Amino acid sequence: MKNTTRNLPNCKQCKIRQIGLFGELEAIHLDRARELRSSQASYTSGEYLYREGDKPNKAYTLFNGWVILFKNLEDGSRQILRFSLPGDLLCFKTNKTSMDHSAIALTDITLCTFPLDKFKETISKLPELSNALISISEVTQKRCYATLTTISKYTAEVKIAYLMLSLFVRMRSLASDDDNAIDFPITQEDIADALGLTSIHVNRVIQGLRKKGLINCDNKKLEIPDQEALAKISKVELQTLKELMYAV
Amino acid sequence: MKNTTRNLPNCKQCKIRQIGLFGELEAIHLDRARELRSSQASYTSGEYLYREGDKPNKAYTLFNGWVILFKNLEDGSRQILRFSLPGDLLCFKTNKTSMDHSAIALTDITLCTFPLDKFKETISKLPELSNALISISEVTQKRCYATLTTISKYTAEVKIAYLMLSLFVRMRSLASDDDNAIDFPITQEDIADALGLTSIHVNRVIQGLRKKGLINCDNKKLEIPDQEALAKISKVELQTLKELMYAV
DNA sequence: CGGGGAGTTGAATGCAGTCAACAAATGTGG
DNA sequence: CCACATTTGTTGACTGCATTCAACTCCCCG
Repeated sequence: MKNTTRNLPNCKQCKIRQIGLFGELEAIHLDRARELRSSQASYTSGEYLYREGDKPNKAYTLFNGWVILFKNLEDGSRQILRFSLPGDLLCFKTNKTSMDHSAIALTDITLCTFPLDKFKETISKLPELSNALISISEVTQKRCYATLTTISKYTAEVKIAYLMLSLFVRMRSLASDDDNAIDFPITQEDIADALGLTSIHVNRVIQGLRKKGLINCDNKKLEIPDQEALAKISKVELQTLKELMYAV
Repeated sequence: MKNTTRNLPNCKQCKIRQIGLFGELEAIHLDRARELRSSQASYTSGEYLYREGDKPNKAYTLFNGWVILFKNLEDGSRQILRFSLPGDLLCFKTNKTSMDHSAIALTDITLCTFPLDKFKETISKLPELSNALISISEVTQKRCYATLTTISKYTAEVKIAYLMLSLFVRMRSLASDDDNAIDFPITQEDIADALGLTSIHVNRVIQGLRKKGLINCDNKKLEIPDQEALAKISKVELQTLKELMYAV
């Protein structure tokens, strides 16, 4: 990890602001909210941001790159809780509680960091920040429930289709162009660890989806020619999914 | 649903206060926070509190009884997201967003209700409320991740043991006596719907747990003679689970 | 050019689902 | 209070999705 504390970019010009922590804050509040921020930090692929049991005193906004949040299980495997994309708030918590999961950079990443102890006082001066935080945790909770539902009830094909489509939709919402492909830096084993499957079975199912022409993935790229078709496999309404993934 | 608006009990004397919405608030703040509350309400077993897609303008604290939160699935089945116990905050959200799940009273229940539009202004006057809300959503999120992990990775026996032990531990933390049995008003089908199993398989596994002497359940009561033994089956540390279930 | 991670394939096993029937408990109306 | 209906719980046989284990290929990186 190397810090690049100086020359902090201006939040007003930040490309991902509207989907980040301050997305709900009006521009007039930004200057005060920005006081929260202390620095930017970079991590390289594979580095831990924090570990289960840690009590970090900073929160982060992911500026670019992918991060996985996961729990280590007793048998040595891991459960990926979610894939974190640019704009996500990470590691925000009430002071002194310890993390229930770990976080690793999947790619090289840049983070904006915010000392946790400043949040309390900033909320006193700026109650809108409280609303922004509550709104973010609401969306995170909804996504978690949606994931829980998919993992609980459906076959491997549905789970994999849902995960791929969700990530695709969110990545598309972050981009300004109108491509129908995204960077997709995760392995089949990552997918397996997120969905409670084996990488072998994930492989077989992905081949099936490829043969049906529903996805093209290789070279760390994912292309979905027909989102509606994949939504049907995923047992979700595409529109509902988009609302869930665009939010915040 | 019948309202019993008058003669609201005093929050200071509320038996479940320390585990409810205001558990984190100091007594000196209670009077102001209590202004949030508008009324108490009662529902009978089987009644809906709200439905997926609704935009209720009230939040609730469950005063007594059990509630299930669930999503309806396209095939007519349902995914139970969580069992809500006394002290839980229900239906708290930013105004104007719609619910992603429904809620039904599993037993006859009593709720304290709070108009959502009052939260915003109360937070301005009482920033401590913001911390309480953030703290609650943090715990809810952690429990959801724990559930996700259990459902994703483990066999039916582990899932069922985990669910039963979690509910047992939380119910015990709400009681003042030192019994080792709890009211357990849920059916095997409820368990199945919460864990993504069939009620038939739940039945077989429960019989197995009974034969091993790990649980006694009948007549809407659950008894766990040896919590450590069941924790071992559940693949969790009993202490960790207790911290997660006691919180808030 | 060699090593390691990621992806691919096949065969055998096993956990949980499905279908069908029945038993026990609970609730309802006459 | 009994007769009946409904819900909840129980049992058995068969099926199928996903795992396990093992071997092998491909590709990237040093």
